[in-house]
Amino acid sequence: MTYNFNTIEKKWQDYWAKNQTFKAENNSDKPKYYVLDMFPYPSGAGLHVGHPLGYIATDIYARYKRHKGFNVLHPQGYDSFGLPAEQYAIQTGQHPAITTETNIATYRRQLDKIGFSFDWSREVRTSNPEYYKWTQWIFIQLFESWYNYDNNKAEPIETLVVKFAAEGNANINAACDDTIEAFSAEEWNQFSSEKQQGILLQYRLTYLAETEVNWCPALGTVLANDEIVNGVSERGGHPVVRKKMTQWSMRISAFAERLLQGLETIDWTDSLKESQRNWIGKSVGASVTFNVNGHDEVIEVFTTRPDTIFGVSFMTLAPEHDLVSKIVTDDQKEAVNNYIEATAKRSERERMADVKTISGVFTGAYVEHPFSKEPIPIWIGDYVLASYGTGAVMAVPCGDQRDYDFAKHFNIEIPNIFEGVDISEEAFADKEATIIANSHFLNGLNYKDATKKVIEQLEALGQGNGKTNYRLRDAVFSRQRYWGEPFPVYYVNGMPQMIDQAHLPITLPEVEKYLPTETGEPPLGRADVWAWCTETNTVVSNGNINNTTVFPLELNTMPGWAGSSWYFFRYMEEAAKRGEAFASEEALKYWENVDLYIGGSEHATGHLLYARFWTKFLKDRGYVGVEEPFKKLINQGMILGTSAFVYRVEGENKFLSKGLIEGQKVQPIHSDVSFVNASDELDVEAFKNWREEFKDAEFVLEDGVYKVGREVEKMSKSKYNVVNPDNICEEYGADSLRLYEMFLGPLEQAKPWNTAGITGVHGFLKKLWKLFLENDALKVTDSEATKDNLKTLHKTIKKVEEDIENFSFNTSVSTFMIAVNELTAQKCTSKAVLEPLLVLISPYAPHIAEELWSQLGNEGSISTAAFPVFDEKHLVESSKNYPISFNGKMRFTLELPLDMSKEDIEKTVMAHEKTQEQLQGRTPKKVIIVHGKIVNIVG
RNA sequence: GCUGAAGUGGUGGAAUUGGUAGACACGUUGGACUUAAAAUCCAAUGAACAUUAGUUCGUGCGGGUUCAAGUCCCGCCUUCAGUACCA
Repeated sequence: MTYNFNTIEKKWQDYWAKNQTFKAENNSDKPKYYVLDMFPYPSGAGLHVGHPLGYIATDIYARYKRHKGFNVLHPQGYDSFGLPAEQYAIQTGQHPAITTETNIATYRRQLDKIGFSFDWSREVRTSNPEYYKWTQWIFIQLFESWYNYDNNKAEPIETLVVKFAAEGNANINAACDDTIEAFSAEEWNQFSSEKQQGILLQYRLTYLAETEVNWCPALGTVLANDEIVNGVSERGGHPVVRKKMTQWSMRISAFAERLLQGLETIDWTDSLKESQRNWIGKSVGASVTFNVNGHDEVIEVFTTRPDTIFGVSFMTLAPEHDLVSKIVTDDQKEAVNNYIEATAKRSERERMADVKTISGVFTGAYVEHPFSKEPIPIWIGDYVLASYGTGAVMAVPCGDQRDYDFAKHFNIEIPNIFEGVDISEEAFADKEATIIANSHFLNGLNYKDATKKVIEQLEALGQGNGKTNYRLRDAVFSRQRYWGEPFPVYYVNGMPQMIDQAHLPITLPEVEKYLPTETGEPPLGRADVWAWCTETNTVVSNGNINNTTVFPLELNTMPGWAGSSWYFFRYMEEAAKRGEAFASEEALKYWENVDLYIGGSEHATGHLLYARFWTKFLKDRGYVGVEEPFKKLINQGMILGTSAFVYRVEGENKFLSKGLIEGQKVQPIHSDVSFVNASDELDVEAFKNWREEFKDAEFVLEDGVYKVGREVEKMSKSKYNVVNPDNICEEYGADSLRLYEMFLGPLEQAKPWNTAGITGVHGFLKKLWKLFLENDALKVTDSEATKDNLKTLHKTIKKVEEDIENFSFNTSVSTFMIAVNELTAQKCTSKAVLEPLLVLISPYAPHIAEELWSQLGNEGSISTAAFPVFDEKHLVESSKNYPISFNGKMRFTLELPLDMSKEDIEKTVMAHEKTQEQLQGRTPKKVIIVHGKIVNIVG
């Protein structure tokens, strides 16, 4: 029997499925290990060879951990709500649930072919009502919570109500909206229930707020910042405008400091932690209020340099700032309005693109400097962003380059408050080298002391205090879409009410069309049965709405990140026990969190931040036991496509082979990569038959063949460089695919796919097979292993184990090749060597390993066989082939015993004829001998 | 601009603590087997020079440290990814 991979792979995939080989146990004496892939969205296009890269890596690790005696949880499921299925529904009218089902079936079929050791019994789908019941449940918990900064914890809203009733809100240290009115306990107790609810909504961890959002008219939806690329929607490329809307928001900003600090405790790459740090954007400084002259208004600013307060020579407000219209003088009104109008017209993109153009207008109004009491002019300028800080800046041109440029441009005074610094050319922003001057009580102080002192003085005046600001904004949680989780919310007099958790899930209603309504309401506005009856606690027809017992339901749905922010906890529970809770306490306690998480870096500031946020929240409320969801995280690099090009002579239907194009006017055209062989030769007939326009084309060959050009690009349909894993499995087998994906290069690095190279790993598997079987006969015997056999085996064990622990899977594939090459050369037939070798290989190439394992007479699966133990004694050498270098250049090698002393090595080397030949009579200045490593002769 | 990652043969890449640069593969060339092809096996393969022995150069560029640098230090260049006027 030859290596018939198709038969073998099918056989073992069926065996694993039938025997539930990879089912994880929730009760086990073994230590637990939880390996997770980032949640896939089942797209209609199916998998290409880039997708399984991370899955293969986690699968190898999961299988390795099983060999090492761990109880491994390695689940898979689908993030199955999402826009593509909805877009397809809009176009075709097909219900997104059906599209999703079909796509999942395709995904599953493709995944199964690759031989993953997933525990499919724990599969989850975010669009399944049994799953989103608990997404809705978590939403309710967020609504019923507030964030207490005194103990840095999310607490039940009842504890806040108790505080309000007892002491009002003056001393409450909570995460809340900026526009909170102060009230006493007496006032609170006299407020109407509606007013109380309105106030509480300003404190809840999920709340309704009027927010300026990115509205996409074409999609009829709001997009998050990370869903917009270059000012247009990421999916579809439609234009996006700013608009105010009432939206559900998540108070993630309350957790900013913990999200930042938590990074210190987890094993993620520095680049990933850095991007989360930047995203959170902590800056420490002070809040300062300036009184507006002749008005009862104040301008609050945030500054990281309160020490430079005497350098303020103007204020800048964002054009959108609320105060602008109130304070502008009659003289300046026209200019200001014109400017505001002009900036509003410019898209965000334009504003971003031209950073260099300085623009702004004087409002005519002044503030009073808190210390000098001098008047300071108030300007507006679009370099100040309404969405950061307070939307206002105290401009210190001598210490900030943007303020400096603005001042220069408008001829505003630039007072110098730094000792011994020249600011005639540019601003001076170096905190460390700062000594303050011309600043009254701050003179002579450094940055640190001046900052401390000025904050004291500001506090004494009641015009400021030390403050920490975060860039992290609260996250908008409403989507104007159909294919997402419905909110468990109905409205009484415009106030949102939670549906009791006993009545969950609230399932998606049917609609006849998946578009927004004609009046601009979300698609759920088209549902006829979408009202909540508080008597029967059911969803009823809209006709019954009377606003006394039957109320309208929320029309928005939740965003994609809702379901993916907690799915890793759902996998911990066995499918049969998922009815009672999102996961049982025992299951959560046993599995704790994800030990290894692998996925793409595109989730750095979206999913990975939200999932950490929800985990912290659930921990505070006592629902889970861990502060962080993912202990170790690795980003896999993208697999790129190797596109093929043919060259058409301009204006003719004639194609020149790659070597003939120099000096010719040719147009490169993508050819489908399947028409090209490993030697870059085009199958001209296949290409001609590809499209009508090429049918009669003329091909100019070189050396009898047509050579294509190659270029590395992103793998995509439009570039005709997509390679489908199904075809690879057909032709070479899943084991070859798995090995080759790993062999391509380091996991975290981007690398091009080139199918031609797969013959290398495929040939390796054939050689491995031949080591065990020849002409159907088992070659393996009980013969004693030779010293060389054992040496090969043990150096392989050592290297492979180190490689897996370091996620260096590419180098272990080479190690296997070397081992098999050596054992073949040694004509090894010893079971004592070949059987452990199979266990080493089985995480990488599980099908062939299972087959040979059973051919050796073993019962059951190889997957839980113990990992071979490395024994140093087989690698002990008695001699070393020393490289002998002269002035650092290796000239020859010399085999010497390892126990030879340095003196004897020197003597032997010096006496050697080749040494004398190299020295040509010179006497070396120095001879360096590093024992067991190298000899270097200097001179 | 900032942050992060990376630059090594024709190609993917290896070199784990500074110690024989190019492991392992692909491709290419030559050979064996075959009517032929495929498959398989053997040999060569960084560049230049040299009949051979061998010599010189060589890890993006320029310096430096060291007996010894792909690896460490300083200064640049290029590519990729993320982010974007953050006060």
